[in-house]
Amino acid sequence: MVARMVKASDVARAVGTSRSTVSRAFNPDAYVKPELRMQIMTEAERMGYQPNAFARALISRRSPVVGIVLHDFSNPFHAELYGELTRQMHAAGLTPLTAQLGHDRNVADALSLFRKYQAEKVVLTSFAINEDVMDACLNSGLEVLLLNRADSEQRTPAVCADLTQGGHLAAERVTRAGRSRVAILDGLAGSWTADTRAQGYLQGLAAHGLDPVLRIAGDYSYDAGKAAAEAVRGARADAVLCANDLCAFGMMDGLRELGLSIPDDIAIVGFDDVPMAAWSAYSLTTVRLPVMKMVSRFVEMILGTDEEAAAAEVVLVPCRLVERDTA
Amino acid sequence: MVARMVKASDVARAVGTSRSTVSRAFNPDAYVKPELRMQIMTEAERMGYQPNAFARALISRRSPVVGIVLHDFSNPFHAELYGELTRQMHAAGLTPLTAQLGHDRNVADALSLFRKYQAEKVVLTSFAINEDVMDACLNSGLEVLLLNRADSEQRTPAVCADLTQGGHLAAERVTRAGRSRVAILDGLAGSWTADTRAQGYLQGLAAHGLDPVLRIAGDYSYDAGKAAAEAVRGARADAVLCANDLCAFGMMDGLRELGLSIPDDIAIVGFDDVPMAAWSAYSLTTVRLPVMKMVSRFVEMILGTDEEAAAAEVVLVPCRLVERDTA
DNA sequence: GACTTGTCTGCACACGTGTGCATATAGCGC
DNA sequence: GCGCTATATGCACACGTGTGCAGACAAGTC
Repeated sequence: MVARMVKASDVARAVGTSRSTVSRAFNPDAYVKPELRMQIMTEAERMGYQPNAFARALISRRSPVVGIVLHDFSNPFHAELYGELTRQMHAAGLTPLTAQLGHDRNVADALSLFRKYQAEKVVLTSFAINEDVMDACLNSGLEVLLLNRADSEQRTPAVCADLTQGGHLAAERVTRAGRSRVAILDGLAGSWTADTRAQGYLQGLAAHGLDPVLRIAGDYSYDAGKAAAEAVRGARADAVLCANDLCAFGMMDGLRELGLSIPDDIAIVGFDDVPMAAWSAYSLTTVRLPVMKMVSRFVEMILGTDEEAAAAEVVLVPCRLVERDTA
Repeated sequence: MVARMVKASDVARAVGTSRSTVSRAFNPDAYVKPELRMQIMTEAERMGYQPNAFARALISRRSPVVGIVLHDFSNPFHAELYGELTRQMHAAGLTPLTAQLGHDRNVADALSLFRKYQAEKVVLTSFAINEDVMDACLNSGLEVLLLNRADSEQRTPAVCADLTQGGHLAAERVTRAGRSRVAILDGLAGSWTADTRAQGYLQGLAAHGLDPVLRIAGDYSYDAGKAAAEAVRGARADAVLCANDLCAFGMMDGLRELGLSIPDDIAIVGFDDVPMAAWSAYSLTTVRLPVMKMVSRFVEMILGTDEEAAAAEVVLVPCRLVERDTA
């Protein structure tokens, strides 16, 4: 702050009014004569004045800062979700403050950061955030909000894609195409996301009288998908429902290395619809999560303007199937 | 802030000292009797006290906030760079405040956000940020710092991978393997990054007495790479040096669809070393940018502790070649 | 006129913290 | 004793803004 910042009193002097009135001009609910407000705003614009967020937060005792706990950006879907989330939060007047958990999952640094900025709410969005992290947040008095995951004990509100319905779509897709030996590549064991999605897969198969011929534990990674290919071939499966696109890519590469042809020998369905799913090397049929819609509902939940969210513990937003060449 | 926050005076009362001393306990340079400071810190820890960042910024007139202008997260390399940048900034006591430019490249919203938080410095890191954005930042009195790009007019300091040297490595790799008909797939026309990298390619080829058989304009995207495949085959090139991994993937998919085999018919080298480059579908030989090193130098530059950076206008950090199966 | 209501503006206090200044003590040299 | 320095602590002011309160003015109702 080497160059002195313009403050409200400067604008007030320039316009010929009091600092209070300038302050009120920036508060939509306050009484200010319309033409005077207009004059203040144009002068503020000209002088490059913006109300000091620090002073504002201090005196009003209300922080615009919302904490976001993240694990990493390596999953393109997480990156997309994060980008849309921060974009819409800014548009709503909130200030996202992101804390990345290192490999050690040390959440203490994140919590003290949030406390410094007087954040009341914290967003957890990665599946990699485990129960311990959530407990730590709850214990420290923060209100926890979940995006794209939910709490099995329903302790906190959440907005989530309807993974069961999405799983249903994926299962429908392969069964309708006549596949009967369906394998499931699961997500991280014990995570709500993985369990809920798998439930959709099972229901979708059961609707056609099928059981999976194989279920493989995974962790949403490319490597997990690739490692599972051998077992899938061993089970003579003719379709694989994958927990996300990333492990679907691994599965495809693994199967192709084993000499199988997709989708002739075996069909693959992913989950998320990351940009790479559209690449011709994969051209993956996958379940698209409604990122924009999820985030807009979520921001309403943060602001407390979504009465449906206040009633329901978990808001579900439907998915849709994107049909490409692998199933 | 529904639950009242603990403040310094609460800690002071609990310990039996003055609020000033508590404040000084949190300032490493101030005189506080060691045992008393210890006592204060443990009590603060117990009560969950953290100094209010807003009050601190207000009174000290120094904002820890540094603006970051971003375009999007769709490029995995940008996501990685951003993740490392924010991690290290937090560790250095800075608070990154990210503003995403929308499709319209409207920078006014970002600037007013930065002003609200009294940011003095702003980081530009995406090649998608054009000259207009930089001019707007400079005109608004912000100090601009560039990461992984530089200003051709050297108006602002920058930390950048040594793209010329990296390009040199890539060119060396294919020429030493006996390739003589080398094509270049460029990055976004006119961007410093693209020009500098291309210079390395050309120098590396010239060192072996070669000129490129073809240069194709690109924009760092998968689609651009794929679209360029036909022209590459038409030129009967036996190697392609690509501006980044993303367009290298597109190039590979395009060439394979045309029936060419990699690397038997044609060698491919990428740039960035994103995680997908290691996937077996691509197994891309590429130039690895030293993300951690770049960021640590960059954070030193922000803090003003890197005297070499103060001297040199542009800090270059060397790249290295990651040898896989495509070249 | 008297009273109410709505609109508009200024004064003055408060938010939680950093820090200059004054003061106190201890140690050391003379 | 005095003087100097280093260490340690408290007092009190200041940062820029939101907002309660009081007051002013206009318009309307009785």
